[in-house]
This record gives sequence, C-alpha cells and structure tokens, in this order.
Amino acid sequence: MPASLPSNVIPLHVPTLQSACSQCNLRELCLPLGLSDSELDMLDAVIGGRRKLKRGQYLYRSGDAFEAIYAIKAGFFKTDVLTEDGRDQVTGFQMTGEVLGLDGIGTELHTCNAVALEDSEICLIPFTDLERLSSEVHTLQRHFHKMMSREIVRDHGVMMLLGKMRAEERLATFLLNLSQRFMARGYSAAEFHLRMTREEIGSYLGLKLETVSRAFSRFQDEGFISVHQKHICILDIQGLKMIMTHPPSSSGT
Amino acid sequence: MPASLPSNVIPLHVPTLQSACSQCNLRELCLPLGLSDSELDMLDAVIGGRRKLKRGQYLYRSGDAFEAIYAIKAGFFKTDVLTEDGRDQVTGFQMTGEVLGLDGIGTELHTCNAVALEDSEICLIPFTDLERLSSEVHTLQRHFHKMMSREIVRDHGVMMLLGKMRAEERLATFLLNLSQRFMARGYSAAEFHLRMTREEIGSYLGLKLETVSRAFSRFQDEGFISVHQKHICILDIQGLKMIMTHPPSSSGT
DNA sequence: CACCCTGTTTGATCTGTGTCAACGTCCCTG
DNA sequence: CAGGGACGTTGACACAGATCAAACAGGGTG
Repeated sequence: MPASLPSNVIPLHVPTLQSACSQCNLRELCLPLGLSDSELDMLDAVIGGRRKLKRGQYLYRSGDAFEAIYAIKAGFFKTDVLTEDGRDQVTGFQMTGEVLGLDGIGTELHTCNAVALEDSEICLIPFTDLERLSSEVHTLQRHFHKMMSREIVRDHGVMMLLGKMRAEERLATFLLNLSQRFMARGYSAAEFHLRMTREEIGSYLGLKLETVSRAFSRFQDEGFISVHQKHICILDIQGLKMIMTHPPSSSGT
Repeated sequence: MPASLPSNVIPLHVPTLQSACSQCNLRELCLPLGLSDSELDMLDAVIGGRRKLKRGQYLYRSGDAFEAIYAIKAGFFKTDVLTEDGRDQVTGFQMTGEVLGLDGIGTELHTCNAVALEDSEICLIPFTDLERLSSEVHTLQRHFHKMMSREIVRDHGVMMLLGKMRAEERLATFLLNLSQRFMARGYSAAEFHLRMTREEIGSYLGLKLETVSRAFSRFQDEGFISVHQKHICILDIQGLKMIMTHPPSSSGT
C-alpha cells in the first residue's frame, strides 16, 4: 500500500489508487479502508456490478426506489434537490472514490438527483448485501458508519458556507476544497479542470452565475489564480486561504 | 402501540409517547421503532445511563472525544459549528425523541457543540455497544442507518433553504417545521414557545436577528401569526405555506 | 420597587449580490 | 470554414438584507 497520502486535511471522503480487483477497484475506494484481505474478498462478493454513464446521464433521480449505494470508480457527479416550485439546489459534487446514494436509505426512496458531469463508471453495492455483510465484518460496519457521519459533517460545512460566508469566501473555500480532493487522488492541487458550469457552482454556493464569474475574475486580477474557461491554476494558495478566513471587516455572529 | 401518529409529513425524526421502560423511555424514542419486545429488551441493556442538563449547559463540545450518541428524553437543544475566525453557524435544533452526536462518528471527535436551550435530560448510548448490538439485531441496524440517512436529507433541506430562499420563506419554513414537530409529539401545532433567541434563529437561517424580527412582525401584520416575545400562534398555516412556496417573482435557477 | 441585563423591535441608511442586458468565446456540426 | 448554441464575461442598475442606532420589554436580584 503506497504510503503518505494526505488523508486528514479536510473532511474529504477518501483517496483512490490504482490496482486491480475482481470486479472493480473498490479495494482502493471508499468502503474498504482498514479491512484485511480476507475481509476484502467478502466485500468483493457484495459488489453488484458496474455501470457506465455518459456525461449528462442520471445515475438516479429523486423518487426512484433505493436499492443500492454507488461507489464512483471513475468520473465526476453532481447531486441536487428540488422544491415543488421548481427551484433546485446542488448539494454536492462527487469524484472518484466517493460514494453516492446515502440519501435514499431513510425513506427507501432517493431524495435527490445524481447526474454524471463527465463520462463515468460506478460500482453498484446492493444495500441489503452491504448491511448483511457489515453486521458480520465489524471493520466494514465501522467504516460505513464513519462514511455517513463524515457526510453529515460535510453538510455542516456547507451550511456554514451558505449561512455565514460572503461570495468570495465561498468560492475560495470551494476551490481549496476541490484542490485538496484532486491532490488526494494524485492529481495536481494547483491546476485542474472544472467539470461543472458557473451556474452549477453558483447553485452549490448559493450564488448567481454572474457573481461566480465576477469572483473568478477578481481572483485572477488579484493574482490568486488564473482562469481560462474551465481550466484553473491556483497561483497563491495562501492568498485564497486568507480570503476564506478573513472576512473584510466584522466577523462573528 | 398507539396508532395514527403522523410520521411521514416531513423528514422529522420520530414521535414520542409516554410509557415506562427500564432505564428511560427510549422504547418510545428514536431508535427502537419497529423492534420486537425482546429486541427492545436487548436495547435497554445498551443504554449507558441518563444525564440531566441545565439550560445553557453543553452536552458536548467540538473536539471532545466521541463515545456515545444521545437520545433526548426531554428538553431542547441546539447544535452549532464554528470556524477558526470565530463565526458560528447553528446547524440544528433538536427536541424530545431526537438524537444528538452523529457528527462524531467519522473522526471519533465531536465536530460541533450541543447546548441545552432548556433544562433537559438525555439517554446516553455508548456507540460501541450500539454497533455491537446493531450487528445482532437487524431491525436496529436498519433503523440506525435510516436515522443517519434522514439526517443527511434534512441537511439537504437546510442547504436548499440557505441557498435558494428569501428571508421570509426561510422563516415560514422554519415555523412550519417546528409546528409539525411539536404536533408529532402531541403538542399544539398552532401555539408554542420558541426556546431559542432571534439571534439563534437567525444563525440557523443565515439571517441577522433584525431581519428575523422584522419578518416576524410582517407575518403578524399580515395576520399569518401572532407573536408575543417567544410565544407564537400560527393563525393561517396556508398563508405561511404560500410564503414558503411562492417566491415573489421568478423562481428556479 | 428600582435597577440592570439580556433580548426584541423599529427606523434610517448602506452595500453585496441579484437582475437585466449586451457581447465574447469556444466547440460542435454540416 | 461558416453558423449556431451553450457557456462565460462584463457593465449598469435595483433591491433585499446588513449595519448602525435608539428605544422598549421582561425578568431576575438586591
């Protein structure tokens, strides 16, 4: 197991590596951390298969019956919820090694939409199988519980962002979070392509797309990043961190 | 088991009733729904004791070691998170029958503060015991997973509220949610006391206390509610629902 | 009963972000 | 390579909610 992956920088989900495995490289994905080889073999038995999705395809929709959770083997997704009156809110962006579908356990119906933002591949994990196995394999149970809890903690971070931060702080936080997650997967922390539109970023951050665009421009003018369409270079991480944590005047409350 | 409790109106947690039980009325609280009597007896064995808290006391603080989750036997709590630069965000208000502490599972450290907003009493459920038992009792495992998932779905609702709604929509949503949760516990849906200050409501809703106060005043002027300090009467539920779901002009995006 | 402290209401003004609109850029397709 | 459509940028202006400030209400406590 390759060592020294930054894993506790922020409430990310979990790093991904390369390696073969019977059905899919789940061994390297979210669930199995800390399991022994024999336990991993049991887990393999529970993978219900793979599925490929084209850009724009839905993995599931709000209202669909919940049957499985999904580990992203490769690709990039967004999840969103919508109200009866047609407003929608992006609740997250998920990348390789992260898990989708936890929203459906409670009601046995999915409560949000999950859409691929690029051609992607997922591993399907039938939930009843997962529950059965996790009651036998303590480390798997523990890992699954931690995963759900981390999702709750992540959501709290988003509440903070939406409730207390200004536009530029939100975008800086967003960029730094993406950067860390790419880095944890072995990609560059400084240079990456955004898979989502300005409108989707705005929806996630509680902003209009024009505001997102203006904030990008200002970050570029200030020399913190360079932006060309969806291509981002972070030139001054410290600068972004300053924006994130230093509200212009009064903090608190 | 008393029938006809409204349980699927909104992603609430779970209703509470009166009845005796060995250590605490957990039988009627969050976890046990759907368990047989013998399974309930097993669950009783796992309750680690009770604890009383005075108004203002912390049940746990961010950074505390995570050891147990807590079922509220009676009382009212808020949870909040804070950033390094001192801003804090209320992430939820919890009442009798709801559960606290799920945020700590992921890192084995609590990531938010939980404070009693009135004198309260909780049942302590040591997490290792809960995990052990839930691997033996399938219905308990299932119930616990549903509980965590519902918390995630609730958080998505808050994101929608913070990301897409205007001040009055947020407050109307908040009041209607409280109303339903009081109703589900056998209290009046129309008349209740707020346990939290305007500032705490504002923090939860991403608004300043003055804005909360003005929205209350406007609801009263319009005849939707009457407000006297923390005492609220809902006079026109439909009116509030209209505010919640009918943005003044353009919706969507 | 007077005092104080915390919480609430209300008014006047300011400002960050939304809204509307025009234009630019890239990519895909024929 | 021309045309079209989706996406992004930028500007001018409007407005919801923040900020600042003052006054009020209630509820403990000496």
